[in-house]
Amino acid sequence: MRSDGLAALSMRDLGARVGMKAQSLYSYFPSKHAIHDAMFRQGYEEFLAAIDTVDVAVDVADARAEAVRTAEIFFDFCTADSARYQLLFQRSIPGFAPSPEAYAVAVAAYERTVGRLRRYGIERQDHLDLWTATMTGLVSQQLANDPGGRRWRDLLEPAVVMLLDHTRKDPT
Amino acid sequence: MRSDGLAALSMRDLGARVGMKAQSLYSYFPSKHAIHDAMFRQGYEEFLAAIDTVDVAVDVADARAEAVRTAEIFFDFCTADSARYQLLFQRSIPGFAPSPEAYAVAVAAYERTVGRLRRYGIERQDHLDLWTATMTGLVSQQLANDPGGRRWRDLLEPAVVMLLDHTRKDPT
DNA sequence: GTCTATATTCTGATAGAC
DNA sequence: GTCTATCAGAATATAGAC
Repeated sequence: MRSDGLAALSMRDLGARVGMKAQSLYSYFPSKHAIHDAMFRQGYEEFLAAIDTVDVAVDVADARAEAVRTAEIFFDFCTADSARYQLLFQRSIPGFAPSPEAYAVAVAAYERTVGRLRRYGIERQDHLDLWTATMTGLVSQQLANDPGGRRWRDLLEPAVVMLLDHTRKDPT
Repeated sequence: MRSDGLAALSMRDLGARVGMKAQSLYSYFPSKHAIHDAMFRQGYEEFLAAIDTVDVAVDVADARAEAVRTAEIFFDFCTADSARYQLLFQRSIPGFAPSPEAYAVAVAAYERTVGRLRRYGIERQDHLDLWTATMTGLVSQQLANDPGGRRWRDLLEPAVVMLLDHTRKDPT
């Protein structure tokens, strides 16, 4: 999927990759949808693990540096695997809807992110929405126009500073 | 395509929509790829037309209001047709590459956009990149999480103000 | 210019032998 | 748990009648 996109992988291709016939995969998953669902869940579990690698700064004055680090973790997580990014954040498999089980992991990941942004003073819904829009925008521009490069990745720090300035300037 | 996504439309479906058998379409286009290419080109022509609906403010002091209007035009153009948005700005048809002819229209559209942003003081490449990333981020969040709604659309004005502030504060 | 008929290849999925 | 054999239907595309 990483090379050819989300929808490009057939059961036959997948079977060949893991050294099996396609039919044998049905001993592990009842349908292709179930495989997508497992990938969705696993992706969000990986996301939770990635978020937790941010060293939490004890000093509040370091909030800005920590915010940049949080943004970098998110950006690198997304650009490291564009198929995973599409699956988790762009809902781009036609007809795919995660199971309640898998969706619960996604909700947990969102709440973990919100909790982290709150530490940087980003609490209001509109500020959260502007943060996520900016971050996903940087990621998708990077993936679409400079895959493997750093053109938008280098804009992360100015973007975070800009967002924090905006949040501070625009209180409740 | 608007209802089911870019990759979902087959030649059979398309033929049925226009009251033909799929095979008859080959009298008009030599392949499905050629149809995608025509749509790509037409989409960028529509984009050029949309950009030109922005009333150009004579007074430079109105740059901010005009910038907001430019952003709104872009946002509304994208969210009005998510399939077109994917085709033009997310290159999401696997294996599709526009012909040189169609690509030239896309380049013209990009240059028109850059020319407009220059009027608002956005000239440096990094400032342009941050603008486009923020705008496409707002659009894709709107499409993915609140289709048909206004949750991210209402963030356009604060986002433009934030971007212009950042640009002014960060000169060459 | 549109049709029928068809070629070819691919898809997800099932049945049943071993 | 993996295989062969197979199904039923989808896909893009071509040939040729009218």
